[in-house]
Amino acid sequence: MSATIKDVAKLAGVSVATVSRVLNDLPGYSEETRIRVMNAVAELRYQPNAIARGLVNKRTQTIGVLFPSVSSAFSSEILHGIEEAAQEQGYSVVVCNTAEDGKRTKKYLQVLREKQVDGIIYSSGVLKEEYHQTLQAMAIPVVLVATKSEYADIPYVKVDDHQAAYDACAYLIRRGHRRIAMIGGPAHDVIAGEPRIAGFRAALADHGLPPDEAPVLDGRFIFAGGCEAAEELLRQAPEVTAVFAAGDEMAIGVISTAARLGIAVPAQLSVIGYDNLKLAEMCYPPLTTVAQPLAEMGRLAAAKLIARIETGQPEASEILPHQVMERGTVSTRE
Amino acid sequence: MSATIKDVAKLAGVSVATVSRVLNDLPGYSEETRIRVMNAVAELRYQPNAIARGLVNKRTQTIGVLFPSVSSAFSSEILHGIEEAAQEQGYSVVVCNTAEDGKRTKKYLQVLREKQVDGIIYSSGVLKEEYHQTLQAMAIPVVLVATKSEYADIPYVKVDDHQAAYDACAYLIRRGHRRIAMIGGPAHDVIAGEPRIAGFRAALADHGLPPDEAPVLDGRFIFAGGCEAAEELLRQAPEVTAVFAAGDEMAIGVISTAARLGIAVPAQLSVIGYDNLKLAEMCYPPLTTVAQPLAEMGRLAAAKLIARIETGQPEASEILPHQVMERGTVSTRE
DNA sequence: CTGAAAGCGCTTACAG
DNA sequence: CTGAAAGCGCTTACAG
Repeated sequence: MSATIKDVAKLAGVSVATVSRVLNDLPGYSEETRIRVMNAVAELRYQPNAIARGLVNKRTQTIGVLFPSVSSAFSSEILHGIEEAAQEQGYSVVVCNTAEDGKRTKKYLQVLREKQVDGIIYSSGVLKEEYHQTLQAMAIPVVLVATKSEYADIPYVKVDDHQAAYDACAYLIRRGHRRIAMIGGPAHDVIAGEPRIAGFRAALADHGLPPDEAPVLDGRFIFAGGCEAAEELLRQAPEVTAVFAAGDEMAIGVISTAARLGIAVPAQLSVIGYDNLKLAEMCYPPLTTVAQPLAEMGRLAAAKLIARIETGQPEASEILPHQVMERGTVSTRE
Repeated sequence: MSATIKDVAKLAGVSVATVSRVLNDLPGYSEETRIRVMNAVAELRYQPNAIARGLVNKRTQTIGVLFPSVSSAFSSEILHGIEEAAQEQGYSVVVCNTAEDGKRTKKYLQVLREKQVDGIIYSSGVLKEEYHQTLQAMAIPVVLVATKSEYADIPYVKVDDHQAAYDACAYLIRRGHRRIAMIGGPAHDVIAGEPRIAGFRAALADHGLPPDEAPVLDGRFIFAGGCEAAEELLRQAPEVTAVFAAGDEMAIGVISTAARLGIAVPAQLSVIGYDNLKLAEMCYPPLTTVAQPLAEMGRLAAAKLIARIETGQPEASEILPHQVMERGTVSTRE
């Protein structure tokens, strides 16, 4: 078995209290004892037991992160940012894939509670009232990333979806496009669906284009959905010269579909995406898209959570800047 | 504060030992007490404290996973499989991004030890002697995924890299290609570099093609590297009709570069990748590639680790089948 | 069937 | 500057 604090105390000829003090940099021992203790630690290759420590401190130095899907490029970039910030601050992160399933989510929340995590990050998706209640019962800090909620006690970090969609559409208009379509998420999705559609329409209206005539299809935020929607769009509204796809995977779907149908991008059809996944630079032509700083969002969410854990002070929500990344899929029209 | 086992014992009018028994489904109490206890549990919304339990059981029901990069598509698919299997068996997974940095890796190993994880999965990359030693000192089960090692006590689950590369090359030959190049990883990479290059050359040789004349470039397994290598290749060996890129990101780089240079894929240049990331289906034409069952590898690695943890029996290594996925980037030559 | 008690490996008043 | 002791929330022989 591994050495315990008792073993080092015995070897150093001091009490465990003293060992604990030097290990935790607390005051109260002579330089000589410090050295004796450190020698014993080294000799026994002693490593503290974080579980025992956690039991008395009521702190585990670990946070839980809930994703609707861990394998998506979107989630992995956020996770990357979270992991980075957490590790810098000495926290571990346990990943939970809810698969957008209520039962799994509840199950995970329970596990996280039993494991006494110090805080939770909830990513992309609606924080249901039900979850909020159990979170409240757990009485631990929570922060939202790439989503938001009405609950005042839960800060979020995200981009302004309405404005980002507005800017994507305005960009297309500025480049001379007039017949613009959108492929977005489900209209009833209050986080990433509705606001982007509204932003898109607002941009149209502000530029004197009839917002209700523009086709808006649902691509479910996935590649296949983008392909299907593009196919339908191209059939029903061939006059469209540009499409705003509210997710890069869908945008790539549009590009693939156009290529398959012999429609040149951007010469015949312009496409602007949303997210700026690594994917966006890997297609040809490289995808013009409105960037969300995903890793940064993850980092900031983790930083806020940890600050909340350690200071107890409430943290403010934050809207991070988005940015249209001009690449190769939008052409200029006269 | 949350209720503890003492609270429920008091409310149920029994001892904590009895509460513990019913909670853990151990024998030794009447139906009546069981009900009294369960009622108290419900009334107090009692949740056991896994940290306290872990301290006495010496089991935390959590495993650590080390990745060289958490945000890569490759790692996320493996992670997805691991998370799934782990969650089914009641284990949590903490993710560690080593960033291929020795110091971070050592740091993480130490943290995982202090947090008393029950086992560790080490993904893709060489398990250095140094790591092996600290792992040995920790005395906990380890399994390797998408990599392997010489250490008999550490099982691995991966694909046969040599054979997979061989099959990719043989596929190209079968489709009529004779002037074939490879874009692989660093030749000194014993896991994913050298074996694939050797497999590629073996296939050439077995089919009567001079293996040493075929260009083999290093694309560092990344998109940019694939682009650079493709550019150099196309300049230096324009006679090449097909390239085997030993990683999908690199393959996509080849396709992008070809498109940029006006070289038609697959009409003028055929490309076969390696991995079968989700990416592979998202480009146009969709990428022909040799598939590794990444999620399955993750699942199996987790299953082996957990079996090892729970039974104490050693687990065998496993080579999973690969498969060439015929899609749209390889043409047939006469 | 049930409970008192020891113990898991730490931290932290408290007393000196 | 230092140690004895209590306690964190559980589990598990042991005794009855």
